[in-house]
Amino acid sequence: MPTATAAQRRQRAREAYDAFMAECPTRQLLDTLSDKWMGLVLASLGGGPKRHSELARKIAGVSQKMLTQTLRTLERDGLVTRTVTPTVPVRVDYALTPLGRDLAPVMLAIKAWAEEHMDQVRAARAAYDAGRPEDATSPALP
Amino acid sequence: MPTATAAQRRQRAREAYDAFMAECPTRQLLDTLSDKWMGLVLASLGGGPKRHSELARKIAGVSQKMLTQTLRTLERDGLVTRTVTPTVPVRVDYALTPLGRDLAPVMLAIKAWAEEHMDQVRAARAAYDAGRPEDATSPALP
DNA sequence: CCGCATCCGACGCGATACTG
DNA sequence: CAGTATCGCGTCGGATGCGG
Repeated sequence: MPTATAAQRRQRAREAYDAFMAECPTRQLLDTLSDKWMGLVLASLGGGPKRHSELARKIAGVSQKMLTQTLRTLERDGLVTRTVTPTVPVRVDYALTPLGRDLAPVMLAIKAWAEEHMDQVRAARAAYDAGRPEDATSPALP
Repeated sequence: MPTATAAQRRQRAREAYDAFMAECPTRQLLDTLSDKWMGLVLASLGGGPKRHSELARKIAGVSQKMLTQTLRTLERDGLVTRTVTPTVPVRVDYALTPLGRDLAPVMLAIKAWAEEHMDQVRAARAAYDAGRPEDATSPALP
């Protein structure tokens, strides 16, 4: 396969799928990627392979169920590998596949953007809320 | 403001906030950005200002309620502007703010990634599902 | 130590109808 | 055309207990 094909494949792929269409498989994939923990898990694994418990510790607030669920989805989609080492207490490692390593930077970009622009967003929110204090919180106090 | 400040500000921001912490405001922002329709709305508005109905038409499958909700959140966070033209049938236009224009490419990158790698993901899913056909269909037992 | 299955409460979300 | 309000269902997501 000559190198010229790379650009062509990109082009073909972008034409074949359009996430704006409701039934397009891409929409489903996009939804999956947009899941609450996907970004953090991928960002975390971007720093190297991790064990289940390591991830749970690093990503504060995630329940064991959600973490497993997220990891299984990622595994199914070919973004991470799940390696079980049958020692006495079982050891399970998760690592990014090449596909996952390709995606991780993009997810990291969002995380980075959020961290960098948090101040501006908070300012915008404050301004917005100040403009309409009526419709915010009001009803039924204890 | 000298150029040296830009990099410093980035650095400071990334140190001040860490989305891995549960209570960090960044986590909340990240969740918001990961919402089902955020990416598509931002991607759509990246192509220029749009009316409410235009967005609804372009983004197949979104309900009017969700679209409004998403747009209001984006407005509150300072990512889009909402312009009301009080003609007889009211006209409302949405456009990206500078902040939104900064974020849009990142969201587009995810959408593009999904569209470009859909084939590989589908292949991975097929392979995964083929490996464990047992745990798929099972119930229907006495 | 890992993670799967179950139960169950809480919203998220869509459909509908009404105001400006 | 844009947006709000209400209702009902479906799903998500947390807690617990067991199996490997």
